[in-house]
Amino acid sequence: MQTSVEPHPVTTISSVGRHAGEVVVIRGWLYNKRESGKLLFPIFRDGTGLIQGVVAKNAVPPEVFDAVKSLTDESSVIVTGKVRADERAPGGYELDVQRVEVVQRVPEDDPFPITRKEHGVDFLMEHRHLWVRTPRQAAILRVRSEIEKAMHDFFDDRDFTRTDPPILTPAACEGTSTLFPVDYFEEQAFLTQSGQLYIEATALALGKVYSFGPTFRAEKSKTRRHLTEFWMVEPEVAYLELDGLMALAEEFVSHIVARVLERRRPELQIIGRDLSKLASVKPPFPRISYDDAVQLLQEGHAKGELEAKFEWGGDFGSPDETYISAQFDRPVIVHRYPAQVKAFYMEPDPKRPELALACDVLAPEGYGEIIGGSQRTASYELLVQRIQQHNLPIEAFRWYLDLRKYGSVPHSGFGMGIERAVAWICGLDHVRETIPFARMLHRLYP
RNA sequence: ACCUCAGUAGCUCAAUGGCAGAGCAUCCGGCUGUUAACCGGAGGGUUGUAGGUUCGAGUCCUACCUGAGGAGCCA
Repeated sequence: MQTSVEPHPVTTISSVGRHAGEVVVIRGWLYNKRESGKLLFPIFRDGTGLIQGVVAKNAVPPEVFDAVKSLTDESSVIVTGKVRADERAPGGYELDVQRVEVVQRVPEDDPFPITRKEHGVDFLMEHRHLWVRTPRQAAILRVRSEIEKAMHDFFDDRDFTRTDPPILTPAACEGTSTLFPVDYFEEQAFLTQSGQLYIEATALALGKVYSFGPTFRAEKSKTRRHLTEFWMVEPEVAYLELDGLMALAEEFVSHIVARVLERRRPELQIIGRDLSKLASVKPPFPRISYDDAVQLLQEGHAKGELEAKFEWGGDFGSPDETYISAQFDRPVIVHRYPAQVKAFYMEPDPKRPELALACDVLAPEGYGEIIGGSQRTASYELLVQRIQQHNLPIEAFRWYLDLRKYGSVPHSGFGMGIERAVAWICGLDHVRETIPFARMLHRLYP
């Protein structure tokens, strides 16, 4: 918004340190206020941080004192004041307020609903559009943004091309998850649950590609790890085999964690993250086969640390993943799963055809699977056979089969749900705080 | 669909089957260094809904509604 010409420089709270001793203008909101007789302590926020203002009754005109005294929380204000270094201030600086222009005043009979006291989850989610203004939520969203930037830089530095797959799709990609149906000009369409099949096509065109976009799962999951709409980053690389894929995943995760530690330490501190847990996230990650993992789980059961006895052949449940990851101080890669529990497009292990060349990355501290990937079936005949075994409509996969007919090569890729990565890196107990507006089984508003 | 838990003031919660309460928030008053400030006062209630038991139900019983956590599925 363009306002009247200001005689003093407009700055942000995060950079007031460069203006110590100067009079500056800050455009923001009243975060909170304390008062002690003829002294007022308004705390302002502007999206970059918080700063406490000081207003002494005998130091300013009465209308300025009265304006601040009657200011309501979250009213928008343009504040003019002198920056003063002060050891008592959490940020190191205070603002001696000289002038306040109220842009919009929050009515006192309908105050800002979110206070500095505790609130319940449902209330906060119902007011998510206002909750994002609080320091902790803002810090989480900055970490998310940094993670997204780090991941784009990672792929860009390695000559990947970002190719965006469609969100509206004609049929199930894997035929397992429940999809959201959409009416597409009187034809049945679905919201994508993965861009993988499409980026296999662009990988065979461009060599190294990745996609980043929203994906949708209509499963009625009710856990701290699930959203119905979430964002997934998926690399796909021609001529890459399983070992190379695991190395890529390990470098990728390490790069992201290192970047957040390098650039978003203040945010992690606001969130209260234990940084020592992130410092150990460096290559190499332990790699264990599915067989080894099963043995670990059976030992865990024998020691009484796991309730159910795990039998070879099944997929890991949530308690199993937690137990496996708890054995290590960094993410662990589990590879070569039984083909029967994995998707139809995964390449069989040539040494043991009952296994799929798949790998999952399990995050530490019980955050579970953050990455799932595999080498893809390169053979036309085998892929046809697998599609039939899974009772999928072969006609819908005609274009996908073409990729095996015209210059098929070994290729691999993985997908990482970024909300789970953000939850892990920030140490949150639920993915709903990692995205501005979470979509869940019982949450479509706001 | 399954298991567990919850629903009382704007918010967070208390109340042995016997007068509906506190803290915070809001408003009024006090305090010249407050850090989720403090002190005094005021307003604020269809106890999720519908039945039932009882002299009497926020409390006990039944059904339903809404939400949370888990399991399953997955990223």
